[in-house]
Amino acid sequence: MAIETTRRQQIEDAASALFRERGYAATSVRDIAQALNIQGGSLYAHVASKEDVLWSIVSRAADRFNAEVGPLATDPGAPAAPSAPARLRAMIRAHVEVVTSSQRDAAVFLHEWRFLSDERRAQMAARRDAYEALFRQAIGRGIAAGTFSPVDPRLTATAILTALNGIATWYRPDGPLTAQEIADHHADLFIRALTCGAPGSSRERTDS
Amino acid sequence: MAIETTRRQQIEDAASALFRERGYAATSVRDIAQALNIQGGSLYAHVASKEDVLWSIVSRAADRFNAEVGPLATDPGAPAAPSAPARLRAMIRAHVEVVTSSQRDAAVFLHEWRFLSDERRAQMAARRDAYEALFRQAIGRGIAAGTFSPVDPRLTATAILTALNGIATWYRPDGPLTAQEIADHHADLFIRALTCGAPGSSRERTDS
DNA sequence: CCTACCGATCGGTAGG
DNA sequence: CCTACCGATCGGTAGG
Repeated sequence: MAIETTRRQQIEDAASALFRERGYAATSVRDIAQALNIQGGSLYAHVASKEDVLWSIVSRAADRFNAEVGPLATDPGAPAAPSAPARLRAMIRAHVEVVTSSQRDAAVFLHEWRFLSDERRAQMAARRDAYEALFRQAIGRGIAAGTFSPVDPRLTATAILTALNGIATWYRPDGPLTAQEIADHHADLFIRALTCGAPGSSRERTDS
Repeated sequence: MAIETTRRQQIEDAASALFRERGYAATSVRDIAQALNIQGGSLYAHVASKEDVLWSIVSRAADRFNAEVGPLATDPGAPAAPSAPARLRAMIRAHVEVVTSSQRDAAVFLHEWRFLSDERRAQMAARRDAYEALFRQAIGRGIAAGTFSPVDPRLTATAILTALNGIATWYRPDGPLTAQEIADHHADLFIRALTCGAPGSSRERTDS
Protein backbone atom coordinates (compact mmCIF):
# COMPACT_ATOMS: atom_id res chain seq x y z
CA MET A 1 0.00 0.00 0.00
CA ALA A 2 1.97 2.94 -1.30
CA ILE A 3 1.19 6.32 0.13
CA GLU A 4 -0.40 8.36 -2.63
CA THR A 5 1.28 11.71 -3.09
CA THR A 6 1.21 13.65 -6.29
CA ARG A 7 4.25 15.63 -7.31
CA ARG A 8 2.22 18.77 -6.94
CA GLN A 9 1.41 17.82 -3.37
CA GLN A 10 5.07 17.16 -2.59
CA ILE A 11 5.97 20.57 -3.98
CA GLU A 12 3.37 22.24 -1.78
CA ASP A 13 4.57 20.36 1.27
CA ALA A 14 8.20 21.29 0.70
CA ALA A 15 7.24 24.87 -0.08
CA SER A 16 5.07 25.13 3.01
CA ALA A 17 7.94 23.99 5.23
CA LEU A 18 10.30 26.50 3.65
CA PHE A 19 7.82 29.38 3.60
CA ARG A 20 7.19 28.74 7.24
CA GLU A 21 10.81 28.80 8.38
CA ARG A 22 12.25 31.43 6.03
CA GLY A 23 9.23 33.34 4.82
CA TYR A 24 7.83 33.42 1.29
CA ALA A 25 9.96 36.28 -0.02
CA ALA A 26 13.18 34.75 1.28
CA THR A 27 12.46 31.34 -0.25
CA SER A 28 13.52 30.82 -3.86
CA VAL A 29 12.00 28.35 -6.30
CA ARG A 30 15.41 26.71 -6.37
CA ASP A 31 15.19 26.17 -2.62
CA ILE A 32 11.92 24.34 -3.11
CA ALA A 33 13.28 22.31 -6.01
CA GLN A 34 16.37 21.37 -4.05
CA ALA A 35 14.21 19.95 -1.27
CA LEU A 36 12.79 17.56 -3.87
CA ASN A 37 16.12 16.88 -5.58
CA ILE A 38 15.12 18.39 -8.87
CA GLN A 39 16.25 21.43 -10.84
CA GLY A 40 14.66 24.82 -10.31
CA GLY A 41 13.16 25.06 -13.76
CA SER A 42 11.64 21.61 -13.46
CA LEU A 43 9.15 22.91 -10.91
CA TYR A 44 7.34 24.72 -13.68
CA ALA A 45 6.21 21.45 -15.19
CA HIS A 46 3.90 21.22 -12.18
CA VAL A 47 3.13 24.75 -11.06
CA ALA A 48 2.44 27.99 -12.89
CA SER A 49 4.30 30.25 -10.47
CA LYS A 50 5.76 30.50 -7.00
CA GLU A 51 2.77 32.55 -5.94
CA ASP A 52 0.49 29.81 -7.18
CA VAL A 53 2.02 27.41 -4.69
CA LEU A 54 1.47 29.89 -1.88
CA TRP A 55 -2.12 30.29 -2.95
CA SER A 56 -2.71 26.54 -2.80
CA ILE A 57 -1.27 26.28 0.70
CA VAL A 58 -3.15 29.31 1.97
CA SER A 59 -6.52 28.43 0.52
CA ARG A 60 -6.33 24.86 1.72
CA ALA A 61 -5.61 26.07 5.24
CA ALA A 62 -8.55 28.47 5.04
CA ASP A 63 -10.73 25.59 3.90
CA ARG A 64 -9.79 23.55 6.94
CA PHE A 65 -10.76 26.28 9.37
CA ASN A 66 -14.08 26.73 7.67
CA ALA A 67 -14.76 23.02 7.51
CA GLU A 68 -14.12 22.46 11.21
CA VAL A 69 -15.51 25.60 12.77
CA GLY A 70 -18.25 26.57 10.32
CA PRO A 71 -20.71 23.80 11.24
CA LEU A 72 -20.40 24.66 14.92
CA ALA A 73 -21.16 28.31 14.32
CA THR A 74 -24.29 27.88 12.25
CA ASP A 75 -27.41 26.61 13.93
CA PRO A 76 -27.97 22.93 13.33
CA GLY A 77 -31.30 21.92 11.86
CA ALA A 78 -32.61 19.36 14.29
CA PRO A 79 -31.10 19.45 17.80
CA ALA A 80 -31.49 22.25 20.28
CA ALA A 81 -29.07 25.14 19.85
CA PRO A 82 -26.20 25.04 22.33
CA SER A 83 -25.77 27.78 24.90
CA ALA A 84 -23.48 30.63 23.93
CA PRO A 85 -20.64 29.50 26.20
CA ALA A 86 -20.90 25.90 24.97
CA ARG A 87 -20.90 27.01 21.36
CA LEU A 88 -17.94 29.33 21.79
CA ARG A 89 -16.04 26.64 23.65
CA ALA A 90 -16.61 24.21 20.79
CA MET A 91 -15.49 26.79 18.24
CA ILE A 92 -12.32 27.56 20.19
CA ARG A 93 -11.54 23.86 20.49
CA ALA A 94 -12.07 23.29 16.79
CA HIS A 95 -9.96 26.30 15.84
CA VAL A 96 -7.08 25.20 18.06
CA GLU A 97 -7.42 21.68 16.65
CA VAL A 98 -6.81 23.00 13.13
CA VAL A 99 -4.00 25.29 14.25
CA THR A 100 -2.16 22.42 15.92
CA SER A 101 -2.91 19.57 13.53
CA SER A 102 -2.22 21.65 10.41
CA GLN A 103 0.37 23.77 12.13
CA ARG A 104 2.75 24.21 9.23
CA ASP A 105 0.12 25.26 6.70
CA ALA A 106 -1.70 27.32 9.31
CA ALA A 107 1.47 29.28 10.09
CA VAL A 108 2.00 29.98 6.39
CA PHE A 109 -1.64 30.94 6.05
CA LEU A 110 -1.39 33.36 8.95
CA HIS A 111 1.95 34.98 8.15
CA GLU A 112 2.56 34.77 4.42
CA TRP A 113 -0.82 35.54 2.89
CA ARG A 114 0.18 39.14 2.41
CA PHE A 115 2.53 38.04 -0.39
CA LEU A 116 -0.39 36.92 -2.52
CA SER A 117 -1.29 39.00 -5.54
CA ASP A 118 -3.63 41.92 -4.90
CA GLU A 119 -6.64 40.05 -6.18
CA ARG A 120 -6.04 36.88 -4.24
CA ARG A 121 -5.10 38.78 -1.10
CA ALA A 122 -8.39 40.67 -1.27
CA GLN A 123 -10.25 37.41 -1.74
CA MET A 124 -8.56 35.91 1.29
CA ALA A 125 -9.20 39.03 3.36
CA ALA A 126 -12.89 38.62 2.64
CA ARG A 127 -12.81 34.98 3.68
CA ARG A 128 -11.00 35.85 6.88
CA ASP A 129 -13.51 38.53 7.73
CA ALA A 130 -16.38 36.12 7.16
CA TYR A 131 -14.66 33.63 9.43
CA GLU A 132 -14.13 36.21 12.16
CA ALA A 133 -17.79 37.10 11.82
CA LEU A 134 -18.66 33.62 13.05
CA PHE A 135 -16.95 34.43 16.33
CA ARG A 136 -18.43 37.93 16.49
CA GLN A 137 -21.87 36.42 16.08
CA ALA A 138 -21.32 33.75 18.69
CA ILE A 139 -20.30 36.46 21.12
CA GLY A 140 -23.10 38.78 20.08
CA ARG A 141 -25.70 36.08 20.62
CA GLY A 142 -24.37 35.42 24.10
CA ILE A 143 -24.63 39.10 24.95
CA ALA A 144 -28.16 39.26 23.60
CA ALA A 145 -29.08 36.23 25.71
CA GLY A 146 -27.59 37.81 28.80
CA THR A 147 -25.09 35.00 29.30
CA PHE A 148 -22.14 37.14 28.18
CA SER A 149 -21.02 40.50 29.49
CA PRO A 150 -21.66 43.43 27.15
CA VAL A 151 -18.23 43.45 25.51
CA ASP A 152 -17.40 44.78 22.06
CA PRO A 153 -17.96 41.65 19.93
CA ARG A 154 -15.54 42.73 17.21
CA LEU A 155 -12.70 43.60 19.56
CA THR A 156 -13.25 40.46 21.61
CA ALA A 157 -13.45 38.15 18.62
CA THR A 158 -10.21 39.62 17.30
CA ALA A 159 -8.52 39.22 20.67
CA ILE A 160 -9.60 35.58 20.94
CA LEU A 161 -8.59 34.66 17.40
CA THR A 162 -5.28 36.48 17.65
CA ALA A 163 -4.44 34.57 20.82
CA LEU A 164 -5.49 31.24 19.29
CA ASN A 165 -3.59 31.89 16.07
CA GLY A 166 -0.50 32.69 18.08
CA ILE A 167 -0.45 29.05 19.14
CA ALA A 168 0.75 28.19 15.63
CA THR A 169 3.96 30.08 16.41
CA TRP A 170 5.02 28.26 19.55
CA TYR A 171 3.16 24.95 19.74
CA ARG A 172 5.35 21.83 19.76
CA PRO A 173 3.70 18.41 19.50
CA ASP A 174 6.30 17.06 21.91
CA GLY A 175 5.88 19.97 24.34
CA PRO A 176 4.56 19.72 27.89
CA LEU A 177 0.97 20.55 26.94
CA THR A 178 -1.28 18.68 24.55
CA ALA A 179 -3.28 20.56 21.97
CA GLN A 180 -6.42 19.70 23.93
CA GLU A 181 -5.02 21.14 27.14
CA ILE A 182 -4.04 24.33 25.38
CA ALA A 183 -7.45 24.58 23.78
CA ASP A 184 -9.25 24.04 27.07
CA HIS A 185 -7.10 26.55 28.88
CA HIS A 186 -7.90 29.21 26.32
CA ALA A 187 -11.56 28.30 26.25
CA ASP A 188 -11.72 28.49 30.05
CA LEU A 189 -9.93 31.83 30.07
CA PHE A 190 -12.07 33.57 27.49
CA ILE A 191 -15.37 32.09 28.58
CA ARG A 192 -14.66 33.15 32.14
CA ALA A 193 -13.93 36.64 30.83
CA LEU A 194 -17.25 36.67 28.99
CA THR A 195 -19.55 35.05 31.55
CA CYS A 196 -18.13 36.66 34.68
CA GLY A 197 -20.45 39.37 35.88
CA ALA A 198 -22.84 38.84 32.97
CA PRO A 199 -26.40 40.10 33.48
CA GLY A 200 -27.88 36.62 33.60
CA SER A 201 -25.09 34.97 35.54
CA SER A 202 -27.25 33.47 38.25
CA ARG A 203 -24.41 31.21 39.29
CA GLU A 204 -25.63 28.08 37.52
CA ARG A 205 -23.34 26.81 34.79
CA THR A 206 -24.90 26.38 31.36
CA ASP A 207 -21.43 25.84 30.02
CA SER A 208 -19.67 22.77 28.55
CA MET B 1 13.34 75.74 15.24
CA ALA B 2 14.25 73.11 12.72
CA ILE B 3 13.30 69.55 13.51
CA GLU B 4 16.52 67.69 14.17
CA THR B 5 16.76 64.48 12.21
CA THR B 6 19.96 62.76 11.34
CA ARG B 7 20.31 61.05 8.02
CA ARG B 8 20.66 57.77 9.82
CA GLN B 9 17.36 58.40 11.54
CA GLN B 10 15.67 59.21 8.24
CA ILE B 11 16.98 55.98 6.79
CA GLU B 12 15.60 54.00 9.68
CA ASP B 13 12.24 55.71 9.41
CA ALA B 14 11.96 55.04 5.70
CA ALA B 15 13.15 51.47 6.16
CA SER B 16 10.72 50.87 8.99
CA ALA B 17 7.81 51.99 6.84
CA LEU B 18 8.90 49.76 3.97
CA PHE B 19 9.73 46.74 6.13
CA ARG B 20 6.33 47.06 7.66
CA GLU B 21 4.34 47.14 4.45
CA ARG B 22 6.40 44.77 2.28
CA GLY B 23 8.44 42.80 4.77
CA TYR B 24 12.20 42.89 5.26
CA ALA B 25 13.10 40.28 2.66
CA ALA B 26 10.95 41.90 -0.02
CA THR B 27 12.41 45.36 0.55
CA SER B 28 15.60 46.22 -1.30
CA VAL B 29 18.20 48.74 -0.22
CA ARG B 30 17.33 50.61 -3.42
CA ASP B 31 13.72 50.86 -2.25
CA ILE B 32 14.91 52.51 0.94
CA ALA B 33 17.25 54.84 -0.92
CA GLN B 34 14.52 55.81 -3.37
CA ALA B 35 12.28 56.89 -0.49
CA LEU B 36 15.02 59.38 0.44
CA ASN B 37 15.79 60.38 -3.14
CA ILE B 38 19.32 59.07 -3.09
CA GLN B 39 21.13 56.27 -4.90
CA GLY B 40 21.21 52.74 -3.52
CA GLY B 41 24.93 52.68 -2.90
CA SER B 42 24.80 56.00 -1.08
CA LEU B 43 23.04 54.36 1.82
CA TYR B 44 26.27 52.66 2.77
CA ALA B 45 27.82 55.97 3.75
CA HIS B 46 25.46 55.83 6.73
CA VAL B 47 24.78 52.18 7.48
CA ALA B 48 26.92 49.07 7.45
CA SER B 49 24.26 46.75 6.07
CA LYS B 50 20.56 46.30 5.49
CA GLU B 51 20.37 44.01 8.48
CA ASP B 52 21.98 46.70 10.59
CA VAL B 53 19.05 48.99 9.90
CA LEU B 54 16.62 46.28 10.91
CA TRP B 55 18.56 45.74 14.11
CA SER B 56 18.33 49.43 15.01
CA ILE B 57 14.59 49.50 14.48
CA VAL B 58 13.97 46.29 16.37
CA SER B 59 16.16 47.07 19.35
CA ARG B 60 14.75 50.55 19.72
CA ALA B 61 11.24 49.11 19.79
CA ALA B 62 12.29 46.56 22.39
CA ASP B 63 13.76 49.40 24.46
CA ARG B 64 10.46 51.24 24.42
CA PHE B 65 8.51 48.28 25.74
CA ASN B 66 11.01 47.76 28.51
CA ALA B 67 11.10 51.43 29.43
CA GLU B 68 7.33 51.74 29.73
CA VAL B 69 6.35 48.41 31.21
CA GLY B 70 9.46 47.47 33.20
CA PRO B 71 9.01 50.01 36.01
CA LEU B 72 5.42 48.89 36.51
CA ALA B 73 6.41 45.26 36.84
CA THR B 74 9.15 45.64 39.40
CA ASP B 75 8.22 46.57 42.91
CA PRO B 76 8.70 50.27 43.60
CA GLY B 77 10.90 51.19 46.55
CA ALA B 78 8.72 53.49 48.58
CA PRO B 79 4.96 53.21 47.98
CA ALA B 80 2.85 50.20 48.76
CA ALA B 81 2.83 47.50 46.08
CA PRO B 82 -0.30 47.59 43.92
CA SER B 83 -2.73 44.69 43.90
CA ALA B 84 -2.17 42.06 41.25
CA PRO B 85 -5.12 43.19 39.13
CA ALA B 86 -4.10 46.84 39.35
CA ARG B 87 -0.54 46.04 38.39
CA LEU B 88 -1.54 43.84 35.46
CA ARG B 89 -3.97 46.50 34.28
CA ALA B 90 -1.21 49.11 34.32
CA MET B 91 1.13 46.80 32.43
CA ILE B 92 -1.49 46.08 29.78
CA ARG B 93 -2.20 49.78 29.37
CA ALA B 94 1.49 50.60 29.03
CA HIS B 95 2.07 47.81 26.53
CA VAL B 96 -0.85 48.91 24.38
CA GLU B 97 0.37 52.49 24.63
CA VAL B 98 3.71 51.49 23.09
CA VAL B 99 2.06 49.29 20.44
CA THR B 100 -0.17 52.12 19.30
CA SER B 101 2.16 55.11 19.66
CA SER B 102 5.14 53.32 18.08
CA GLN B 103 2.96 51.24 15.83
CA ARG B 104 5.21 51.15 12.80
CA ASP B 105 8.37 50.14 14.65
CA ALA B 106 6.41 47.80 16.89
CA ALA B 107 5.01 45.97 13.86
CA VAL B 108 8.50 45.59 12.39
CA PHE B 109 9.77 44.42 15.76
CA LEU B 110 7.05 41.82 16.03
CA HIS B 111 7.08 40.47 12.49
CA GLU B 112 10.53 41.00 11.01
CA TRP B 113 12.87 40.18 13.85
CA ARG B 114 13.33 36.66 12.48
CA PHE B 115 15.39 38.11 9.63
CA LEU B 116 18.11 39.21 12.03
CA SER B 117 21.39 37.31 12.02
CA ASP B 118 21.52 34.23 14.21
CA GLU B 119 23.38 36.01 16.96
CA ARG B 120 21.15 39.05 17.09
CA ARG B 121 18.03 36.97 16.81
CA ALA B 122 19.11 34.91 19.80
CA GLN B 123 19.82 38.09 21.73
CA MET B 124 16.38 39.44 20.93
CA ALA B 125 14.73 36.14 21.81
CA ALA B 126 16.30 36.39 25.24
CA ARG B 127 15.05 39.93 25.70
CA ARG B 128 11.56 38.92 24.66
CA ASP B 129 11.53 36.04 27.07
CA ALA B 130 12.63 38.32 29.90
CA TYR B 131 9.86 40.72 28.96
CA GLU B 132 7.24 37.98 28.91
CA ALA B 133 8.53 36.90 32.31
CA LEU B 134 7.35 40.22 33.72
CA PHE B 135 3.82 39.25 32.78
CA ARG B 136 4.22 35.68 33.98
CA GLN B 137 5.37 37.00 37.34
CA ALA B 138 2.55 39.49 37.63
CA ILE B 139 0.10 36.66 37.03
CA GLY B 140 1.95 34.28 39.32
CA ARG B 141 1.89 36.77 42.17
CA GLY B 142 -1.84 37.23 41.75
CA ILE B 143 -2.38 33.49 41.94
CA ALA B 144 -0.19 33.21 45.02
CA ALA B 145 -2.17 36.01 46.65
CA GLY B 146 -5.43 34.29 45.82
CA THR B 147 -6.70 37.20 43.72
CA PHE B 148 -6.24 35.34 40.46
CA SER B 149 -7.58 31.96 39.43
CA PRO B 150 -4.98 29.19 39.28
CA VAL B 151 -4.24 29.49 35.55
CA ASP B 152 -1.02 28.49 33.80
CA PRO B 153 1.00 31.73 34.08
CA ARG B 154 3.10 31.02 31.00
CA LEU B 155 0.18 30.13 28.75
CA THR B 156 -1.86 33.06 30.02
CA ALA B 157 0.94 35.59 29.67
CA THR B 158 1.50 34.42 26.10
CA ALA B 159 -2.20 34.66 25.33
CA ILE B 160 -2.40 38.20 26.70
CA LEU B 161 0.72 39.44 24.95
CA THR B 162 -0.24 37.81 21.67
CA ALA B 163 -3.62 39.51 21.76
CA LEU B 164 -2.08 42.87 22.67
CA ASN B 165 0.60 42.61 19.99
CA GLY B 166 -2.06 41.84 17.42
CA ILE B 167 -3.31 45.38 17.91
CA ALA B 168 -0.25 46.58 15.96
CA THR B 169 -1.68 44.84 12.90
CA TRP B 170 -5.10 46.44 12.79
CA TYR B 171 -5.03 49.63 14.88
CA ARG B 172 -5.77 52.86 13.01
CA PRO B 173 -5.33 56.18 14.81
CA ASP B 174 -8.38 57.50 12.97
CA GLY B 175 -10.45 54.41 13.75
CA PRO B 176 -13.58 54.30 15.91
CA LEU B 177 -11.71 53.32 19.08
CA THR B 178 -8.96 55.24 20.83
CA ALA B 179 -5.86 53.44 22.00
CA GLN B 180 -7.03 53.95 25.57
CA GLU B 181 -10.39 52.37 24.88
CA ILE B 182 -8.75 49.40 23.26
CA ALA B 183 -6.34 49.05 26.15
CA ASP B 184 -9.11 49.23 28.73
CA HIS B 185 -11.25 46.73 26.88
CA HIS B 186 -8.42 44.23 26.84
CA ALA B 187 -7.50 44.92 30.45
CA ASP B 188 -11.13 44.42 31.50
CA LEU B 189 -11.38 41.21 29.51
CA PHE B 190 -8.26 39.55 30.83
CA ILE B 191 -8.60 40.73 34.40
CA ARG B 192 -12.15 39.46 34.48
CA ALA B 193 -10.84 36.14 33.19
CA LEU B 194 -8.26 36.03 35.96
CA THR B 195 -10.26 37.31 38.93
CA CYS B 196 -13.54 35.57 38.20
CA GLY B 197 -13.94 32.63 40.51
CA ALA B 198 -10.58 33.24 42.16
CA PRO B 199 -10.12 31.73 45.64
CA GLY B 200 -10.09 35.09 47.37
CA SER B 201 -12.78 36.75 45.27
CA SER B 202 -14.92 37.88 48.17
CA ARG B 203 -16.79 40.20 45.87
CA GLU B 204 -14.98 43.39 46.85
CA ARG B 205 -12.98 44.99 44.06
CA THR B 206 -9.30 45.56 44.77
CA ASP B 207 -8.88 46.50 41.14
CA SER B 208 -8.02 49.91 39.70
C1' DC C 1 12.41 16.41 -15.71
C1' DC C 2 17.08 18.49 -17.61
C1' DT C 3 20.15 21.88 -19.86
C1' DA C 4 20.80 26.21 -20.89
C1' DC C 5 19.41 30.39 -20.92
C1' DC C 6 16.59 35.16 -20.43
C1' DG C 7 16.53 40.00 -18.41
C1' DA C 8 16.15 41.90 -13.95
C1' DT C 9 17.54 42.66 -9.59
C1' DC C 10 19.97 41.65 -5.34
C1' DG C 11 23.38 43.53 -1.28
C1' DG C 12 27.39 45.70 -1.27
C1' DT C 13 32.01 48.12 -2.77
C1' DA C 14 35.72 51.18 -5.09
C1' DG C 15 37.02 55.46 -6.03
C1' DG C 16 36.03 59.62 -6.28
C1' DC D 1 26.47 61.38 -1.97
C1' DC D 2 27.29 59.73 -7.10
C1' DT D 3 28.89 56.73 -10.90
C1' DA D 4 29.97 52.51 -12.11
C1' DC D 5 30.60 48.28 -11.10
C1' DC D 6 31.12 43.34 -8.60
C1' DG D 7 29.48 38.35 -8.44
C1' DA D 8 25.37 36.10 -7.13
C1' DT D 9 20.85 35.09 -7.49
C1' DC D 10 16.09 35.93 -8.74
C1' DG D 11 11.44 33.97 -11.18
C1' DG D 12 10.57 32.03 -15.22
C1' DT D 13 11.00 29.99 -20.26
C1' DA D 14 12.51 27.33 -24.63
C1' DG D 15 13.36 23.24 -26.44
C1' DG D 16 14.10 19.02 -25.88
